[in-house]
Amino acid sequence: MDYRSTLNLPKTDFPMRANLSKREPEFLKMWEARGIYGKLIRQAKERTKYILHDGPPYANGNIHIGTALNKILKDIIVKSKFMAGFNSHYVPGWDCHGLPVEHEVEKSLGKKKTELSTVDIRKRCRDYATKFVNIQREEFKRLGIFGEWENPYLTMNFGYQATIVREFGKFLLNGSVYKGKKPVHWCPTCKTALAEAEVKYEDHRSPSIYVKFRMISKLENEFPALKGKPISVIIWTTTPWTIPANLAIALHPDFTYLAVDIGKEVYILAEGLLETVMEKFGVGNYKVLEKFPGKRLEGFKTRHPLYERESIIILAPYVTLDAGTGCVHTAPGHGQEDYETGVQYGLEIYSPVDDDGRFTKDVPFFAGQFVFDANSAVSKKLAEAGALLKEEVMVHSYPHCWRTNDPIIFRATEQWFISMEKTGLRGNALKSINEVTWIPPWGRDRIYGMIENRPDWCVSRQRAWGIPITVFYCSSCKQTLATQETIEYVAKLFEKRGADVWFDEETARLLPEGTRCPGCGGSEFTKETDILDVWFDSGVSYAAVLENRPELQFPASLYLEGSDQHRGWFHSSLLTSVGTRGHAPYCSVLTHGFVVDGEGKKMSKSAGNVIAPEEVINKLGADVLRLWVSAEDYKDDIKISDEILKRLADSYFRIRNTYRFLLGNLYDFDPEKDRIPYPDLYEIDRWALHRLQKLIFRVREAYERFEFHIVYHSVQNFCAVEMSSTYFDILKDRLYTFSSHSRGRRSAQTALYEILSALTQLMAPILSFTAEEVWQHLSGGEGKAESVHLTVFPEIKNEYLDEGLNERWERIWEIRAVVMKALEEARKEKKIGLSLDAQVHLHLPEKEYQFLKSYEKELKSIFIVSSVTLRPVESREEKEVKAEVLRADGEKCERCWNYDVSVGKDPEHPIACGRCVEALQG
RNA sequence: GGGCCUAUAGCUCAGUUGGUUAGAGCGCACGCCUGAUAAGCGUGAGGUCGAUAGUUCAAAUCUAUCUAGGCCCA
Repeated sequence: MDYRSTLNLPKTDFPMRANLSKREPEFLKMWEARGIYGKLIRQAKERTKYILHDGPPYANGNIHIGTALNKILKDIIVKSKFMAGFNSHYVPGWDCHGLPVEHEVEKSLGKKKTELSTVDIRKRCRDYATKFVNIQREEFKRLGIFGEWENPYLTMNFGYQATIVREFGKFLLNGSVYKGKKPVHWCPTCKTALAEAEVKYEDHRSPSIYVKFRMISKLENEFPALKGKPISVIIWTTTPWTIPANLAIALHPDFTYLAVDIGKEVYILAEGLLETVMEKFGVGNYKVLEKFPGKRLEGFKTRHPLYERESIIILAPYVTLDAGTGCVHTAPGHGQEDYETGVQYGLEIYSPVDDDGRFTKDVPFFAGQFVFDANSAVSKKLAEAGALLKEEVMVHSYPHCWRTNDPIIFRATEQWFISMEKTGLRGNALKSINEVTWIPPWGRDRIYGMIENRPDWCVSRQRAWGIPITVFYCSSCKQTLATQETIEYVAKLFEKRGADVWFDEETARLLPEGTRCPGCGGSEFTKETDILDVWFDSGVSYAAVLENRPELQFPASLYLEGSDQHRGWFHSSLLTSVGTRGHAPYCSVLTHGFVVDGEGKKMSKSAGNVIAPEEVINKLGADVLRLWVSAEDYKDDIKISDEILKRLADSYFRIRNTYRFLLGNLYDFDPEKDRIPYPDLYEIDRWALHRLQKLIFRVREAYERFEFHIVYHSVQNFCAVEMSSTYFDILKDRLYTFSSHSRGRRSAQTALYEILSALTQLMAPILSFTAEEVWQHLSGGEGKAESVHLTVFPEIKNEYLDEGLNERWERIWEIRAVVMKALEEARKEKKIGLSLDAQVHLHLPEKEYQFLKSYEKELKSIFIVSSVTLRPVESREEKEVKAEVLRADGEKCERCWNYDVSVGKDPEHPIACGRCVEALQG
């Protein structure tokens, strides 16, 4: 007789091979067709809200692995919060304005650009951004991300644009916005400001000059040794044309400076550069008169070498000893660092250069000259004044215009700023930082330090693709006009027609009729053409999205982005929210690290170590990518490599096979009819349920703490150790050989059903596709949810917890390990192959003997051998459990493969054991 | 150059307030099974805890320096 067919072997059409790249899109279609996300939010409508507010990715290019990581992390949180019983409605967004899009559009236009109006360019920018929003949306959906994809937020939506105007309006009205000067990269050929991204660095020949600034302040009181001779501070620069704008000389506070007597006069310079400089000057005979740290000279005054003006000595930390003299020529209108120290010391941001790069007419000697041509004139004039000590030529890296390739200059221009101090923004922001939960905790220190030290926020840009700074200027008295009425009028216009109207319409039509200048009563106005920094756009997303959509909530429960956003979105959102609402827009901020390669190095095209999400999805599936996200501790940098992905794929298959085994053994189990009440379950099944409760506890807690790698490791361990190699292995005999409806089999199935449904739900936020696939295969009555994502996590059932039982089984597992070792020995000696070939004699100390006695009947199934006999050890000295392995007695039952003396007793089934005969009849 | 952060087996992670021989899973090696079968089971080998110096009776854990790497500034 073919006994195989009389067994209850696993049966399922849940495939072993996942073929995720093909199967996942089918689930996406299913979710979409059945409107699963819509059902989810409807179902959760009345629940407590947990709102993760999406930081908008930039609408340019395809998503990369870092974007995928970020969105998957968000999705795991959103799904796990829904399953934990919250309403976690997720509205994704995109950042659409800004230079990168404008760049791409300009590139594609080429020379045609100059023929187009601002509005035309903006229209093309909008089309370009729309295209990439659509591309990225599909890419995100393919990852299995749930959210309101049909109605995301875009910073270029008319409503959003109006919000930007209103929010910036609040700053305009509260007195924190001012206009000031700031140096920007400026291309004299294009007559335009350039952003950092529009600048390329190339080698350039520049003059290199050493200039002396005669000391005016008397040094004798401080340094008696310096009495008598004229003293000069020596500076070095490669941009002689900025000498006319010199207002200060910067020294490092802690470097040692020297006063050096070279004969008729005394030079001041840094100790570390003395020899180099003296050699350059050809001075062989010199004497150091004084030594002092830079900070002792702070506030001393020198005379400008060309003009009747002072140049003050200031301190700056960026002074280096790499080149020059350690005394840095400072022109606050012509350099970034110069500007910052200039602001700090209250110096004028002096920049007497016009749009064409020519000196303005108030500059003696050089008025009207192009700055680069003026280099030699300046040197000549310095030489005439006796201030030029040395002139050379040097080749160095210098900024050039990306378009014309011409060298560019730093030039101070009028810009708009939000003050950090005028309304106490800095102090309030610092206070608000302490009210937020930062995960990990050092995020707080990081943003705190930045807010503490940052300069005022320069919010203006001289570009086309963005939101205009909606202020007006009175044509007659030049006064700035921005009132509640004008701001709201413009906001309403934007709401209806978009921000393009600002560039499309005449100024008069952007103002309420009859608007008068409050200063002079004038009725003619011009409009500002600068646009806002895009960080302001995304920085008010809470206002445009959270406050505008009633299904959401302000402040957000959570912001979640890469750690670079401490300077980016977390930062700008904090400032706008604190400035207008007095507190942070988020309760918690979670940051993740950056994706790096297997060696921990950053990914770059040039290094050739880039892994694209698309590749992973096509090769292994989105679920493997999601599993990767969950497995790594994202607080640190996150590694990815082919090996890591291979390991993850292996790990995925182990989990998948666990699901498959469970499904295969539940094909004939109807939980509503066949479930065995808990007290009647076999003890080992109750052990399994106890372990399951522990897993549920650990996993739910890990989700709550956003520690997804704990989820991954816990589930992985549970599947591999507690289930597959222990519980399932033991269960097979009962599941396969007992009659299908027997109490023993139903008891096992009762536990397996609980395990399967819990395991499916616990992994659903991570393995969103696979969990759904399992769920669709799971039997269940009317009450079964349409999708696993519509369910909530299993609760811990206290009645399933039994610590005493667990402890007993821990002892059994220890003894089982001893038996396994003995079996392995016997296997090596070729005594047995299958463990069922063996019988085991256990030699036990008294305590163990008494304990195992009560499990005597079950032990053979627990050890998966044909029989177990228990023997107390003879000597009391013996404390160890010993297992002796012998060939099993009796014949092998062809049905259950156990050896038993009953085989052959039944004439109808001469090669089956008594237990199997019963099962066959039963 | 500055701020913040990271470094534990081939891979991913644990490692409480410093306290025996540093753990887990995967992978690997060897073996078993062929009734989860492109599966399953068993046994085993892998680590100077990035390096150095210190504090201590005792350091993966505390301190300093260095090295490698990441993010943000300059």
